[in-house]
Amino acid sequence: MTIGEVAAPPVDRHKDGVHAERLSLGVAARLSRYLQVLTQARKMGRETISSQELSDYTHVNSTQIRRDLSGFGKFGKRGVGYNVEALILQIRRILQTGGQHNIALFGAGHLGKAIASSEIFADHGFNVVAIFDADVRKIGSRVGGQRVRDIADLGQVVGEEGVVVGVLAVPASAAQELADALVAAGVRIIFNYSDTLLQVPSDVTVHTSSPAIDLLHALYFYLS
Amino acid sequence: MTIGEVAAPPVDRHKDGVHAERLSLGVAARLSRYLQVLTQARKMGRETISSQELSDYTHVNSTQIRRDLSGFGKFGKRGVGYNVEALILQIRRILQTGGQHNIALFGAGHLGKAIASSEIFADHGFNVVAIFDADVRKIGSRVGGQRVRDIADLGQVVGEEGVVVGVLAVPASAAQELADALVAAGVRIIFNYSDTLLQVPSDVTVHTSSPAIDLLHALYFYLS
DNA sequence: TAGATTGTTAATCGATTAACAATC
DNA sequence: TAGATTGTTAATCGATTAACAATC
Repeated sequence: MTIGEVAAPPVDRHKDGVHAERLSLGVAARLSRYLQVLTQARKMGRETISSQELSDYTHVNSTQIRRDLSGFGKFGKRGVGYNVEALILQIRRILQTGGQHNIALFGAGHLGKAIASSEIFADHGFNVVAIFDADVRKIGSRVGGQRVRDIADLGQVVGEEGVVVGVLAVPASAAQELADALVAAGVRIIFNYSDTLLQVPSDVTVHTSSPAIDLLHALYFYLS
Repeated sequence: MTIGEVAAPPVDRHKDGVHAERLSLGVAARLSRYLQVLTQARKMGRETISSQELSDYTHVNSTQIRRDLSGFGKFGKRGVGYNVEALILQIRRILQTGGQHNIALFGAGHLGKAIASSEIFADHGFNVVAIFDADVRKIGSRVGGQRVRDIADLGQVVGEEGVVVGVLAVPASAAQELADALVAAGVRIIFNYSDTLLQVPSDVTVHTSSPAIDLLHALYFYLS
């Protein structure tokens, strides 16, 4: 879905590495989507991929894909397609998210353990550098290579580790309090797995995960 | 992100309950999004909500929200806002997803347990009616009120329980095989938590969850 | 009444798409 | 060469938004 925002004027392609214009929300969302498929394709050993194949997996029109990419350079080879590895690097460069980013995880329950032990974040340059839990019995135990810490250490950890994202895998009742603590510690991106409406200042981005809503959406198109 | 599709012609508002036209992808996605916030607001005891508040939480322009809703009826009250409970029912009616839907869960690991024991699906009318795992040691154990079953029973369970959605919370190596089995059993919607590109017939919808990609997207707007 | 918020219009802007020349 | 696929144009269509009368 496009959520109304600033347009993307023609990008100056030869501005010695300086990012000239902010991408529109739509373009950034689609590029992220291509990145998802490309990362999976690379894992499966694919070397090239065509705009049509990307279209099959993302449901974005293939012309739109070629258009999005050609705005930043000529990355493809006619008759062949796009080099998977090279395109991943290009999109990461365009999104300026090529580096490593540190995240703090809250909640060492089933979901927290699932996140800590999976590669879903690591594959995209996100490192879980700290895991917190409110349950004193869990503090000190190990989850996915990390020692579970006391939430009282939050401010210190955020500063020392350079945490830019907080992931909330906690019950709804604990989410707002943690969000407040994260904001106070200077974190500006919160990924919320709990079923709560979080109140945060306007310069903080909250992304609330809603698999059930995604499912409802898919179901609508199935039923009609 | 809008992913190119059929448009939504003007809706005939007074066609005795019969759904006249299919919604556009954009409208359906936004309505699902409103539903997410409304469901959370209801949990928090809210009785009414304004289009501006919905806008704050969804980042959809408030005029767009009023426009989306007014296409189906006059649900709001000027000077007051929308009744939360009533609007949930209306959107569910519009999306034709007001009933209960049965889903089968694959994988009784951390993620599977997290899903089975949470209310994220139940809150939106999705019931986990079966949990499967390939590990024979887990079969027969109880997870979230369900007995873990053998994957060999898949076909039978889908038929008997009327499963319409399969949720894959399994390692990437097992995902494609299970997707094939689900398709063979007649399931047409697959929710994929694994990091795999699933090959399915064109009439099957696959939704692949990618929190890391969502995070990259959020990060882009934070960094620029 | 006064303030707030909806429902709706009209104008603009971006997304989408078909089509095709270029070229690998 | 023949087939495939990119890069790009031009036209259309839908999404977005400001503005404001209606009305609770």
